[in-house]
Amino acid sequence: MQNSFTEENYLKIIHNLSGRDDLEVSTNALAESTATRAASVTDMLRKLAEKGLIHYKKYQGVRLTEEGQKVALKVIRKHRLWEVFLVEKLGFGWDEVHDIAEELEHIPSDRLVERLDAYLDHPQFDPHGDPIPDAKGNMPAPDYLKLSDIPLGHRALMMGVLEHTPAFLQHLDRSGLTLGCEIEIKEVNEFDKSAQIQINSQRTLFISQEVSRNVLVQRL
Amino acid sequence: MQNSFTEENYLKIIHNLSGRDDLEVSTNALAESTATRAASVTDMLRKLAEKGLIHYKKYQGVRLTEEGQKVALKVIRKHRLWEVFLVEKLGFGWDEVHDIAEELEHIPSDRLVERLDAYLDHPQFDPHGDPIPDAKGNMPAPDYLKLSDIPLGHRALMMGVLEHTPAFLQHLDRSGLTLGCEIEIKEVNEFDKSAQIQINSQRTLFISQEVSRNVLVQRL
DNA sequence: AAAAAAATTTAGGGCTGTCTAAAAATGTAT
DNA sequence: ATACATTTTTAGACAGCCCTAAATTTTTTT
Repeated sequence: MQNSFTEENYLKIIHNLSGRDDLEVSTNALAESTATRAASVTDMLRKLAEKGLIHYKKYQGVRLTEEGQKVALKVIRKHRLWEVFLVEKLGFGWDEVHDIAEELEHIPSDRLVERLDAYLDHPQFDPHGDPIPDAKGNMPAPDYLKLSDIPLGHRALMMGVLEHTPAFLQHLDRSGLTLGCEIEIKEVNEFDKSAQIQINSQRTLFISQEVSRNVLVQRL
Repeated sequence: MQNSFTEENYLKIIHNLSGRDDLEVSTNALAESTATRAASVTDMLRKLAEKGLIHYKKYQGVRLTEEGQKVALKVIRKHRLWEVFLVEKLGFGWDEVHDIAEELEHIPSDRLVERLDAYLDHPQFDPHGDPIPDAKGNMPAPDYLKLSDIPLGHRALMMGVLEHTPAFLQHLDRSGLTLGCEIEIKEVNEFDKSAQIQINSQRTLFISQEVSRNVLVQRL
């Protein structure tokens, strides 16, 4: 039996919300992420449980089964590959691709995904730095730090973002913060944790804590 | 108001069935093409008529309105552009792309379509030789002939196909009949209209009338 | 530990797009 | 022109996915 567009979305969102530690996901969290009401979520959870895609006991939150995990990772793989395509081949900005990939991720053909992957040269990361699961569902879990955790005076490479909204990504663009850039922490203001940083040993920039908590880096 | 996946399919199919002369399309023909029952078609027709996308009077068949035509051509444009992408960029065979394009054609973003079109260098024809409508909905109506209408001894260029089934396209592949090849009619058998033809002034080939009636050519 | 608050589920319903069975309209043939 | 056949529409129903309102369970507070 095929999973519907909607079912795939639930599985993907459950995966994203349960994080690396496979935490239980609450009905309300799902209602928020799916932009539906809690009652609707309950209906869907019953259905996904019947299909063996999630572990679900009433009032107790959900976790993906192995099978559900597989489906979720496949959807995430497709989403991220399409994002690479949109940015690398069609020239979209990283702030423009999420909604389109949200549609493309549900196109079913396995052969399509594998050919797209090959066409893109088997990318490991999407345009936001998120890792792309391979065809077997293995996804590396990079141990990046938040920029806000880098101590004063130290340097780091920008590897990803936690926040994916167009507004945030556009703000990074305007600030010159792009994946791969080198960042040195020049100064941190105690009262609001805003910081002065230097990018690629060139221009310096003030950023709020809100920004530095949503930028992922690797220490140098 | 957005048109659903299903509505778009009906409009596309009505367009294809009504042909260049804008003939009326019957409920039964639609039921066959959509693989649903006539009763379901009637429901949908009422809905499309209410939206102003088709002209519909009970028991009288349907035609697209100008608005419906626009929507249909947009879907056809997307379908054919995606087919070009799948063949030219991802290396699919022309016999493999129909079903995948059937899904991709409903991805909504206008910007996506226009960027895809540019990325593919504004192709005029899809991998089966069908013309691709431009962004404004203009579609050239090439006046190709059927190969079966080319007289004995004359030559023609293969420009398209009428039949799009994988089986037929694979048969053409095995026969060496590809778009752009030059065909000369060497012999026609009266009793079954099968023919002997020569391809690119090289090898000769026997083809049935079934084949020659489904191959589109331009006389030389 | 009882009361209040929050989270979750159930009950009942709507909309879309499908179905079957039956009725109505149209077309065809004698 | 009447009877038969075909096409199309109506009536009534159902599954998927969503909703609101009310009931229930769990969690938090006092």
